[in-house]
Amino acid sequence: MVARVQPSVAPQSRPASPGAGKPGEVSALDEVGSLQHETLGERVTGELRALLIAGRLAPGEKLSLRRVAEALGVSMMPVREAVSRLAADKALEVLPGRAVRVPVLTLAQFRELTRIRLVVEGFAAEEATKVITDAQIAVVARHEAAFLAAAKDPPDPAAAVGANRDLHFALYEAAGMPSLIEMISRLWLKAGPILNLDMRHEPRRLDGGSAVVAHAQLLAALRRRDPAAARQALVEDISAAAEHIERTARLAE
Amino acid sequence: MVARVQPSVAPQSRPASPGAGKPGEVSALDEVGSLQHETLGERVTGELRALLIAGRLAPGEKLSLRRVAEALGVSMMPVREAVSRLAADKALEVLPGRAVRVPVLTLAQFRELTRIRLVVEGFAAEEATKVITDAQIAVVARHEAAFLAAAKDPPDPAAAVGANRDLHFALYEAAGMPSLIEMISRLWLKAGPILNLDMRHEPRRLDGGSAVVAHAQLLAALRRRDPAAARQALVEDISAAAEHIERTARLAE
DNA sequence: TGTCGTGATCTGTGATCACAGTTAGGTTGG
DNA sequence: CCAACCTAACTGTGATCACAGATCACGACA
Repeated sequence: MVARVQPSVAPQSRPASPGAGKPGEVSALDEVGSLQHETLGERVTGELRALLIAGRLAPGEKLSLRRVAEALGVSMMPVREAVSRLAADKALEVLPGRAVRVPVLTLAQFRELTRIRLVVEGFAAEEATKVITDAQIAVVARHEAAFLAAAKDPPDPAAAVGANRDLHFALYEAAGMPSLIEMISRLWLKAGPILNLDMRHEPRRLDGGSAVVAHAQLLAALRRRDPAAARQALVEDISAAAEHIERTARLAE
Repeated sequence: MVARVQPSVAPQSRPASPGAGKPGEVSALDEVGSLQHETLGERVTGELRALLIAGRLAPGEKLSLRRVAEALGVSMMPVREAVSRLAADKALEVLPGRAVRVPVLTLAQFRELTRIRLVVEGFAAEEATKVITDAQIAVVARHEAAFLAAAKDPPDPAAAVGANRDLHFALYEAAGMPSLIEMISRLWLKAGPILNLDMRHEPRRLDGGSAVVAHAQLLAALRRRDPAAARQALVEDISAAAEHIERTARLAE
């Protein structure tokens, strides 16, 4: 079903009290970023988040706390916490007396989500372009190359989905606004299942599609340090993908 | 400490199936809109959310699961779920081995939050102005009147905070975008403790302050159906409040 | 053959217990 | 009188048990 919970990569080292070394001296203890307390529940949350964004959990798919717990090799408790968090973000929903499942978006909900993404991610792209460094542009370019490679014959949907995500977030992170990243992550969490499930099922869209063009325009705008153009490229990327979804994907109601 | 969890609005037990009506007839059962399952954890979440937005929990204040549970008259379990959700939204934070507390924003974090609010709430105001009805404008006006009344001598900080919140959300809800409301709520959840704790401590800011002017301009723009002006009025409202906070409130680092 | 009732099974929710880690307070030793 | 230690209380986390409600499949009745 799902991958077993791994030790995972350290998401963030706790600043923590640097072991009281003698004043003035730089102890080696200050270097070790005091092992983070990453709780089990957080790890499960991260696991489920990744699966949702990658579109590996289809809309409407039902989850069982006990099944997930067993699949991940943990007790039911951490899974409850993870599902509780994701349900608060409406990335999952718990039916009254039934089970917990991946939400099925209505057309109206999907359109609203897209409009919000245009505003928020457009803003992020604009701000990022103002302050992005050459090194960061290189990272974005690297992800674009990976995306292109994954889109060619033979197409590798999973890799393309990952590269696309990395490309976008590499750009957004350049803006240096953590809360904004967090907000965009939530949007992707909600849109991920449809967007990427589709991309997974129709890898053909990748090659020669609008995404490739939009990404190229985005990179060009970045290199010119043209915020408005970067925003425009991103808007086209999101819009084109959304239009395709509206035509092909099955949306509720 | 906090208000006890009340039975809330009657979750109303099913009105005892009034004998299945004959087929073909429109049964009274079709009328009852399947009663919501409001769980205990959700109620606690709502309680804490209200406390946070109202600024009744100060930044840095520590909470104890057991204490909150006892104060609300429930077991520790629902509180864990509520804290877990709010922590996922970063409306609360759990220190590694210590306790859970209301986050203390740094100046940089507060500024980022404000910038995001300008974008998101500005967008909401603009969209709302395009589709708002006269009745909805009247509701906004009513909340503005309540705000004015609460700001006058003698000032009633708690009422003013509530009226200000109701005014803003009445506007945003007119946009008819549920996910956007949810997003703005999260922003208020994070900014609420500083914003409203301040307003509570300095009620003088209310009277003759910039908020009154901004609200008047907002209402005028709504009546003219002028989206750009509405956005501008809101931007000034948020900016003025933020500037005041930056000058007076104690922010970390 | 179609429909309703019924029991087994599985669901999420809540409570209780156990535990490692930290904090705070009081006491002891200098 | 001050600092360091040490113990007792409290913290969140995780596991396990109990329970009401819903689903589903099978069987009885019309």
